[in-house]
Amino acid sequence: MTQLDEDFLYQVLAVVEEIPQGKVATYGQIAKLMGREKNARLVGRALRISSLYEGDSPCHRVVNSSGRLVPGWDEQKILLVGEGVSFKRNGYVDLKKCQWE
DNA sequence: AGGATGACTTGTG
DNA sequence: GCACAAGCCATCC
Repeated sequence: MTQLDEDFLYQVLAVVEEIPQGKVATYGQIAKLMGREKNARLVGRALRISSLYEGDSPCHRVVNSSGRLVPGWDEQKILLVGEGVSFKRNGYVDLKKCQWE
C-alpha cells in the first residue's frame, strides 16, 4: 500500500497489542523497537490510519513522550483509566509509573 | 522536484 | 509545566 507500508503498520499494531493493561508506550519507543527510531511520526500515522480502517487496536495505550494523549480524542483517557493507568491532574499519563518497559 | 503537514522528540527559556 | 524552535521523515498536493 502506498499510503503506509503494510509491514510497518503490522509491526506497530503487533507492538501495541503487546502493551499490558495499565501501561502505555510512546511513539518513539515503539519506533525504536522496530528499528525506526526516527519515524515516531509514522507510528502515529499508522495508528491513525488503522483506527480509520478497522479501529480494532488498543491504540489508546500509545502516547507521546510527555504522556500527552491524542489531540481531539477525549475518550482515550476514559479507556486508560478503565485499565488502571495513573493520570495527573493536567490530564497527562503518569509515565513515571505507567510507561511500558 | 519542492513546499506544506503532522496521533513526534528534544532542547531552551 | 507551557510556548517556541529545530530536527526528522514519510505523505500529500
